[in-house]
Amino acid sequence: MAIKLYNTLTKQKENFVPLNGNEVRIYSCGPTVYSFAHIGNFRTYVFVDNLRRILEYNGYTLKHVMNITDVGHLESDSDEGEDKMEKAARKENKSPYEIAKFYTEAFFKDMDKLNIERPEIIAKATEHIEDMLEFAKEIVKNGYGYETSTAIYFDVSKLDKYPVLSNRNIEDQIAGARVDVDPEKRNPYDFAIWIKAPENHIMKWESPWGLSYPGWHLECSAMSRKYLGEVFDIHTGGVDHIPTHHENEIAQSKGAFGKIPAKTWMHVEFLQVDGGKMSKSLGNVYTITQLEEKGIEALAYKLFCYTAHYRTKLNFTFEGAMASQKALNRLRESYIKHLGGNEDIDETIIEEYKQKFLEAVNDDLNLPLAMGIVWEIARNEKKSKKFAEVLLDFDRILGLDLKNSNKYLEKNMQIPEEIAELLEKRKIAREEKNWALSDEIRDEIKQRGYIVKDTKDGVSIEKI
RNA sequence: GGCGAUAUAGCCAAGUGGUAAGGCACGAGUCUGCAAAACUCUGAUCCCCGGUUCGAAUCCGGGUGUCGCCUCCA
Repeated sequence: MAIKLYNTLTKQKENFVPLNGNEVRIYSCGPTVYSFAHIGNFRTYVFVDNLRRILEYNGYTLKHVMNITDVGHLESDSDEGEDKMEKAARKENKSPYEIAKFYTEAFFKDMDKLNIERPEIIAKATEHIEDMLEFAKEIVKNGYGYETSTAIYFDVSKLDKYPVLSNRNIEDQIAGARVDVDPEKRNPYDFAIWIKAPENHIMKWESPWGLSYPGWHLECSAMSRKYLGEVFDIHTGGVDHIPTHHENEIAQSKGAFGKIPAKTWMHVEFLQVDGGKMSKSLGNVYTITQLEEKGIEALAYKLFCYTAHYRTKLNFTFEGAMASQKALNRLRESYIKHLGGNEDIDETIIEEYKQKFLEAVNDDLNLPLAMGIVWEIARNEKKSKKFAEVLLDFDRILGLDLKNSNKYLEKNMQIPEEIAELLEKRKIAREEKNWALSDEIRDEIKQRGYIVKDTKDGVSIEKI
């Protein structure tokens, strides 16, 4: 079945065909590791995970690169302000490298909690300085770069077309622009490919232009070419990358070797919070850890992402996240029930579900629609191992770790001895129909952190 | 000022021409000594006005609202 993907470059859904046989080459813009990644960042990585898994499900092999930005990302995309890494280092009184190490580890901890597959190649900017320098030299050699007192700039007026991803009209934009234009720039939209390091800058390297460091956009251009070749299949990122970062990446590749580096460009819409943007000033920038503190698992957040299509804004609220946590537990319970079921299900019904599911995910990752099918199966009144198998099969794409449902539901947890004794006492009280004592013990157990439920199959207990 | 999205039940949202998926919440019920859980059932004609069509949430025009980008940010 054909996979259809929306391409920002052509503004339409296209049938996906790899450029090179069965292998799909993907480049994903990764985190700038100057701080903890937030749930908005992770919406994008959940999307990338879905994309990976869908391609794999369809039988493709992957060569997927994600970068770790640990140098060169300035506070402003218009080449102003400090390097984010240096700023964070100063603030925390550590070296930029220590900062990078710490937040990179934190990032992958969260990625693991979200059960997100690792890209085949993870590339750090600081380990590719030579590749970037080479790339910058090519751009300059081809006549697309020029030197000012502070940096080497890319001359966008030399391009056949700029921009190509967005519809900005440059002249109109300038009128309303809120930043002062560097008088040394030839064109307002020229951007720095290499930056001369100020005296106190820690991260700097030798170059034809003295001690200096790379501009932010250069790492993606250089590292994608190094690992994936000049032109690869898919480039991913957030919608905010469209007007500047990806536009400039394309400019750089055109400057170095005359081609747009990726065939398909995919962008994830923003996660909003309480109907508006997420911003530090509003205090609504949440991390996975903060969600966990409120009783929302990382995987529940992942499921939450599946309520909306990746190209629409998704409104995050704690109410909504709690709803997904509840739904996730029900999905796990449904899976376990099916696992213990013995109904026989006609093979054609199974195939029909699989077909519908695949159609949904292959249609530009329509996860919300796909989830409708998942629930139809999960809630099916007939309990069957076959349905459990189908759910597990779908989980190859959903990545919710359904296989370990039992573990998450703590069905096999160890109960402390004192609690076990209380349960025994309560059992006797119930047999004697001493309801007052029974309820008293239930309260007692609750005070010690456990909830007692009398189900049809006996007493169940779970941690608060 | 420029560019671009979007408007579907209480909330999160699928659906792009043929009489509205799904999740959560609410309500009702089954079960239970009670509670909880679980399970079942129940709800919208799709922002407003006009047009095209046999037929529109879905296309076109005009409003109104909201949001985003052009600073930082996935």
